[in-house]
Amino acid sequence: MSDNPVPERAGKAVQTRETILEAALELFARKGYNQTTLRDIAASAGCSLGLTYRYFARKEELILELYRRLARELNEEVDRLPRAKLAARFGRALDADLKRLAPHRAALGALFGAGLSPDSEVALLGERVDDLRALVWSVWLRLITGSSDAPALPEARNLAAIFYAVHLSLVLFWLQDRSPNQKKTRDLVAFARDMIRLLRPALGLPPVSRAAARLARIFTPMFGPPPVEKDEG
Amino acid sequence: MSDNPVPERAGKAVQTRETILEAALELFARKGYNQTTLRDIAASAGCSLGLTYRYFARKEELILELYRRLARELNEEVDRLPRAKLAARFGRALDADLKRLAPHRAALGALFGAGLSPDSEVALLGERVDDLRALVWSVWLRLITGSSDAPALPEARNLAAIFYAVHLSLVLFWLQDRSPNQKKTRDLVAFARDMIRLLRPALGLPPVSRAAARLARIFTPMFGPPPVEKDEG
DNA sequence: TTCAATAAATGAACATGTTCATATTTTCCA
DNA sequence: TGGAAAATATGAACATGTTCATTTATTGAA
Repeated sequence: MSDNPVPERAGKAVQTRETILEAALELFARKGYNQTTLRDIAASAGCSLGLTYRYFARKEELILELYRRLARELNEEVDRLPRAKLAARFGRALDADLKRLAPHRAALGALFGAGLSPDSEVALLGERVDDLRALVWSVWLRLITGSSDAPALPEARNLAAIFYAVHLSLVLFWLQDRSPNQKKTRDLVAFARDMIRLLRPALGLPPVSRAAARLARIFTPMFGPPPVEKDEG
Repeated sequence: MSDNPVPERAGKAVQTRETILEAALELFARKGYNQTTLRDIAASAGCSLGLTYRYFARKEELILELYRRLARELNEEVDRLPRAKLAARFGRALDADLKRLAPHRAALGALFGAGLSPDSEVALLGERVDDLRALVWSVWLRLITGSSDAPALPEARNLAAIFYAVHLSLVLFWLQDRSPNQKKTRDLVAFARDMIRLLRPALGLPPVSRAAARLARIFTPMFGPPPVEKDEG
């Protein structure tokens, strides 16, 4: 997904890259994102300043990698979620996700911030991160289809796009939430969970289902499914 | 709202400040935010680099001022909105707002980006901009109360906080929207408008009204009404 | 083994946001 | 009017993200 040299099998490069990334993420967590300079990172990784740019075209790419990891963790966690009602699974997934995100608030703020500009190279919804978007979408789809009251697949796919958007909104809210212990965000998650519980039966009604489809169509491909493969390789 | 010297009545300072701001906004609009350096601004304003920092503590404060202006324009526009159904007024206001924002996408992206970090000095939802938040909230309140099918005041106040959040969400979506002519965003506005139309009657039902109140409580003070005055000065 | 091509790594130089010590101008009181 | 205090203004210096010409290490073929 990047034009940086991420060689398939070379040993040296991939290891250096890893070293730099580890150093960066450790420093971000310990000193904060803005307080960590690239010179710090290079020093901590035991390499030169210039080398970091061989592997990460910009500072934000380092947090993009953090986001990748967090997304993968969410992915695994959703798979571990017990079979239960949709609303319960949603609430559980989000509570756990926010807990995991907590130490990285500043870093994620920087990432989301950088990604907000439409032309950003690290836009979380841009083409650059197609793979990531596909992963996250599939997470929400599995959260839905794995629930005991899962709707039929077409509706589930629509819901997945909507959940994706809701999740992102909640994270944005969380980033701004200055209430003690981020209680507001937890309240908001509970609210969303309760709304899902309340509205789940209504998904059977054509008007509701149609509204969901309309919304999902708007959200695609932004929060949509992975693009269809052109070739089978 | 700022500790910058913005003297009440001095002539020189306020005029210099204005000159710098005008130069900056003109350059932002013409060359883009990131392409405009503070040295450009100083040169265009005919002053020294250092002086810009006397009036604007950081580059983002210049766009914060742009945001202020846009908010005031939205404010005036809502007052000009013909009396009509709530949903129609909402759709009109947002269409117009997005049209006005269009030339400033990059600048607003930078502002929202910078404002995303929880500890940012220009957080759009932070204490720094209490006045602005109060203004925006009152805009949505008046949009609601001025409609031909306005709900009662308590419900209207709750709705105002929700509209505030919806508006911000739409702007964030718009910032990311890469569809031609930002059609997706316009579709989303239409969707929101239709949902308001559909749900307006349901606001009378206690469960719906209660859900709105619960949501508004979570959103306050983030998207809430102006803080109550302690003293009458 | 040798050597040329490629990969990996370096650090100086640069661009730009930001700070700061200093200078200039204005104000206003004795 | 003189002059000190405050307001306004300056530009050099700094911090840090980023680029780039150059150097060093590795690889692979002759």
